[in-house]
Amino acid sequence: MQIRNTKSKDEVLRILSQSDYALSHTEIENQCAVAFDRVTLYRILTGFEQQGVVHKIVGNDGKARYATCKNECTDHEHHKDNHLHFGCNDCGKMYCFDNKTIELKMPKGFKAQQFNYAVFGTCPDCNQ
Amino acid sequence: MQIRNTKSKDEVLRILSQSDYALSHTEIENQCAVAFDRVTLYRILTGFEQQGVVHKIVGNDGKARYATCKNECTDHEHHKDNHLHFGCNDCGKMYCFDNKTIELKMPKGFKAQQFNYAVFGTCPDCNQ
DNA sequence: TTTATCAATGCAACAATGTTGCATTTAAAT
DNA sequence: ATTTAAATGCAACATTGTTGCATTGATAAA
Repeated sequence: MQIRNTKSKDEVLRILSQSDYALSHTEIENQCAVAFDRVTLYRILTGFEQQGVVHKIVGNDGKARYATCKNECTDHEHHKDNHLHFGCNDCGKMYCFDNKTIELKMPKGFKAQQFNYAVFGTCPDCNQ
Repeated sequence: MQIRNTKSKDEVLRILSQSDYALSHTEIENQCAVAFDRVTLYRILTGFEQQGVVHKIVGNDGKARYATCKNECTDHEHHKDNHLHFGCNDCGKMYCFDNKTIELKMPKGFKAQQFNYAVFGTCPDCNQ
């Protein structure tokens, strides 16, 4: 399967790479200069995730958020996004702590493929 | 607000405490001997979570799962469920690794309240 | 035991999130 | 310019979770 460049994808990537925190579908839609279908965004993000361009983090609210991968992926090891995230219960922002990686040995027989490390609470902006 | 004992709650607690992994709403409903409304289950689980009886863990699929709290909560510190979870991408089971707790200092200004630590991959049963 | 209180439940209606199928458009190779 | 199939738009749907309100029922008090 080949990959083609489109305006939609460029726009989504621009928004994600310019953001300093992970964005939900809705947040991305609201920032889009170009208009395109909701389903398209789902497919673009799923594609980016599989290519290792972005990583997904799911919050306590069950909603997915996406951020560009700072730790670049190799061809053999994709989506290894094992750093900590922080979701603010007040403003809803999801922060990436790229330098706080979590390395854990899985118990015998468990093979790790994706990581979803998140802590929730209040962020500095919302602590008064 | 006082808390009353009901058949529904007894049943949910029985199912959760007899399970060796975290259960989704649907999984709980399917195991229920007593029938009750879907909304009631949501309210029961939310209540249990606030009381520190169960903890919630959200997977990559955005769906909530619940398990009884092994590490008992104090009156002052509830819901401190900072252990690792493992979700199997094949069978969908969400395991609690109660002994694998993750202790991390939050960056200055961030106040942690809830934890959602999960790794996804394949479990021993599904590795052939 | 009877009565009063309000937590718990049932039901209807709704919102948000995410998915699938299929026809059409369009990027990019030939 | 032509061809191919990736990407998109649209409709329809499934699932998950929430809210309001009337009713039921657990528990304390009379």
